[in-house]
Amino acid sequence: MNLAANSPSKAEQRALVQRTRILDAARSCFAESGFHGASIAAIAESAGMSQGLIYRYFTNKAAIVHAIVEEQRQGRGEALAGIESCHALVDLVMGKLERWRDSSTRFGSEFDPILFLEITAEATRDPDVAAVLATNEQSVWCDLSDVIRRDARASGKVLDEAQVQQRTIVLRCLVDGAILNWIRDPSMDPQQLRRSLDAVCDTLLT
Amino acid sequence: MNLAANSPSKAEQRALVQRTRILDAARSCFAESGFHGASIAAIAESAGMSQGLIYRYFTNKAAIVHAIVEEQRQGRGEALAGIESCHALVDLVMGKLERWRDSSTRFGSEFDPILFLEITAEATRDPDVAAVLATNEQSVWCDLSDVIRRDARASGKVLDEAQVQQRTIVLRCLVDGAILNWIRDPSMDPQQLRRSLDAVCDTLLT
Amino acid sequence: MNLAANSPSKAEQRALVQRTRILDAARSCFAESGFHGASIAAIAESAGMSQGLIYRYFTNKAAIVHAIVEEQRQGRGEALAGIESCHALVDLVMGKLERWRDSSTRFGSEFDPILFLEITAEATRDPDVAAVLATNEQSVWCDLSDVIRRDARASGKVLDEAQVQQRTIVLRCLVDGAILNWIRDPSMDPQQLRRSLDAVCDTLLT
Amino acid sequence: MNLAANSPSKAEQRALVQRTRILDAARSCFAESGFHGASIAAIAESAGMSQGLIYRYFTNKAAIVHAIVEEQRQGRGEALAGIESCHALVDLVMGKLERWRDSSTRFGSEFDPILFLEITAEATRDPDVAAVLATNEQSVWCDLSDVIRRDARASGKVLDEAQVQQRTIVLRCLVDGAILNWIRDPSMDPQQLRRSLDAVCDTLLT
DNA sequence: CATGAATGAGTTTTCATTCAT
DNA sequence: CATGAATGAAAACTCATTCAT
Repeated sequence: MNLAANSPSKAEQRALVQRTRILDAARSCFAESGFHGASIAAIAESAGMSQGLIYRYFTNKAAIVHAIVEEQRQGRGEALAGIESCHALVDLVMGKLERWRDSSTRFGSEFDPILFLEITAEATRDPDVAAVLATNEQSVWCDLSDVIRRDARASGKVLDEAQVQQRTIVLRCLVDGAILNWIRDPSMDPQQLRRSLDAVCDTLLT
Repeated sequence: MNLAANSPSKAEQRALVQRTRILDAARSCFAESGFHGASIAAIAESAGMSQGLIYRYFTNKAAIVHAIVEEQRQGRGEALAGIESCHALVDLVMGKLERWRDSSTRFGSEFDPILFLEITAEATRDPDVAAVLATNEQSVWCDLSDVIRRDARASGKVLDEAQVQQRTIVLRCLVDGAILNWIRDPSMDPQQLRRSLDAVCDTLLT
Repeated sequence: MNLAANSPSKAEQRALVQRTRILDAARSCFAESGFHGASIAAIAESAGMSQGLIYRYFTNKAAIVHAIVEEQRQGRGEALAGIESCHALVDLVMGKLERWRDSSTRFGSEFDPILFLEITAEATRDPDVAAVLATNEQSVWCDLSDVIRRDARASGKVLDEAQVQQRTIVLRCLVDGAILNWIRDPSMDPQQLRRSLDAVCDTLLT
Repeated sequence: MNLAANSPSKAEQRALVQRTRILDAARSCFAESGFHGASIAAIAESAGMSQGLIYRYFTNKAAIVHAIVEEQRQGRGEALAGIESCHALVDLVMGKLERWRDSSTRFGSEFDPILFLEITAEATRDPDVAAVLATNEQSVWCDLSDVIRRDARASGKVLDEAQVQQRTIVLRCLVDGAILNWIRDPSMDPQQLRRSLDAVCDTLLT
C-alpha cells in the first residue's frame, strides 16, 4: 500500500494540475486585460478547457481573483524571506522586473507588476482583497524592518525604533515606486534605476 | 458683434459645461468602480443627464477615459509647475493625498490616487493611453530635474548631469511609491510618511 | 394644459403598455412551461421584444413572477367581491374554467388554473410568494365567510360562528378541488361537476 | 440451481436497490425544488452516488420524473384499496397530511402533497405524465365510487348511478381541495379541517 | 459496476451604443 | 439640443448528459 497518510491521490493530483492550469491562464488574462476586462471565456480558452469546467474548480470569477491575489502575496512573502540587506532587496526587485519584461510569455507564479497594480486597485473595491492586502502589508513591514536592522547591525550602527520605522517607510516607497515607474515609463534605463536605488540604500545607513 | 475670433460662442460655452459635467461624473464613477466597472448608465445618472446625451459630447466610452487621462495629466503638470523645492513637492503630494482621503465626495478635477492607478494599468492595454503617459513622463522628468537643480543651487551645491538624473529617479520613485502605499496601507500615519520623505529629500542634497 | 394632477404622461402610458405586454407574454409562457421552465428568451420572443428590454421594466425574472402572482391575486379578489351566494360562486368558478378551456390563446389577466397551481407550488419555495398567498388566504376566507352568512340569512337560517367556519372550509376545499380536478381530468363533464358542487351548496344551508 | 423463473438474480436485486435509492433522493429533491429546480447533481448527492451512475438506471431526467409519477400513482392506488368508508378516507388523507407536515425529512414513498401539485402541473406539459394521470383518474374514480356505494349500503340506503357519480365527484373535489388548502394555508387547523370534511361525508349519505 | 471530470448548449443578466421622438 | 426606449452582443454561471478510466 503506497497510500501513505498525506500523499495526494491521483484525483487530488489532477485537481491540482487543473487548478494550476486555470490560474496560469487567469494570471496572463488578468495581466493582459485586467480583472474586470478578462472574461471567463478568455480564461477558459487560454487554459484550453470549457468554461463550465472552470466552475468545478472555482466557485466564482471572484474566487479566481482571490486565488491570484493570495498566490502573489505568497510569492512576495517567500521572495522577501531570504533577503539579508537593502542592496539584496534592490537586486531582487530589479531582477524580477527585468525577468518580467524579457519574458513575453510569463509563466509560473512569477511576480507580475501589472497584477500588482490590478490587485491594489481591486483592493479599493473588494473588501476580501483589501483584507488580504492589509494582512500582507504588516508582514512585509516586519520583513523590511528586519532588513533595515540587520543592515545597520552589519555596518556597526545602532538605530532607535523611530529611525527603523522611517527607513522602512522609505524602503517601501522606493520599491513600490520603482515598480510603478517601470510600468509607467518603459523607456527607463534599468541600470540607472538600479544605481539610483542603491544610492538611496547607502544613505539609509549613514 | 462681439464674437471676436477666439471668444467662445454661447453654444461652445454650453458644450464645455456639458463636457465638464460628464467628466466630473466619470471621474468619480471611474474612481469608485474602475474604468471597466463603471457603466455609462452610472455616469449619466451621476451627471444628471440621459445616456444618449453623453454620446453627443464623447464618441465612445474610451473617449471619456482618454479625456480623463488627459485631464489628470494636465493637472499633474500644473501642480508640478509651481514647485520650487523637494520639500515643497513632498508637501504638495502629501497635501493632495490627505485632502483626497478627507473628502468623502471626491469631486472637481482634484488628483485621485485610485484614478492614477487605474490609468497606469490601462496604459498597458490601451496604446492611446500609453502614448499620453509616455509624453507626460518626459515633461514630468524635466520638471523634477529642474526642482533638483534649483534645490541644489539654492544650497550652493553643484551637481553634474548624472547626479541630477539619479536624484530625479529617486524623487519619482518616492512620490509614486508614497501614492501607492497610501492606497495599499490606509492605516499609514501621514506625519510619519511625510517625515520619511522629507528625510530622503535632505540626503538628496548632501 | 391638459397635464392634470394624476393623468399619466405619455412616457408613463408607454411604460404601462410595455409592462402589460411583458406580463401577457409571461403569463402564457408560465402557464405553458411553468415558472422555472419558461425562459426570459421565450417571454421576450412572445412579447415581441429583446430580452434586454424586459429588464427595463422588471428587475428580475422573480419580479415578473411576483407581478403575475399579485395580478392573479387581485383578479381572484375582484371576482369574489361581487359574489352574493354559494351558487353564484359555483357559477363564477365554472364559468372561468370553461372559458379558460375554450380559449386556446388565453389573453388578458383572466384566471388561469395552471398558474394557480404553479403559484401554489412556488409558494413552498419563494417566501415572497408565500407571503402574498398567506395574506390573500385571509381575505378569501373573509369573502367566503360572508357568502356563507349572506346565504344563510337569505334562507332564514342562523349559523353560529363555528358553523360558518366549517362551511367556509368546505367551500374552499370544494372550489380548489374543482379547479384541481378540472386540470387532472380533462375528460370531466362540466355539467356534472357543476351539479355536484351545487348539490353540496344546497346541503350547506340545511 | 435455485434461480427459479421469477426469483430475481443478485444483480437484479442490486439494480432494484439502486433504483430505489435514486427515487428516494429524487422524491425529496423534487419536493424541495420542483421538477425543473432540482438538478441531477443534487439528486446524485442526496442519493450518495455519482451523477453518471444515475444514467445507468434511468435514461433521462424525464425518466426519473415518470418513475416518480408512476410510484405516486401506485401509492395512491394502494392507499385507496383498503378504504371502506368516506370517514375512513378522510382519516387516511388527514393522517397522511399530518404525517407529512411533521416529518422534516420526507422520505420513503410516503405521499407528498407538493409532489402531487408538481405532478399535476407537469401533466399539462408532458403528455406521458398526462397519460399516466388520465389512466389513474379512472381507477381512482372506481375506487371512490365503490366507497360511496359501500357506505350507502352500510347505512341501508340505495343510490342510483347518477347519485353515486355526483357524490364521487364531491368526494374527489373535497380530498383534492383539502390537499391544496393544506399547502396554501399552513396555518389551517387540522382538527377543524377534519371535522369539516367529516361533516360533508355525513351529508353525502343523507 | 461505478466514478466524476468534461462538455456544450442554455440560463439570467448587463451594458455600450443607436435612434425615433 | 435632449431624451430614454430599444437593441444585440457578450458577460457570468448552470446543468443534463457523456465517456474515459
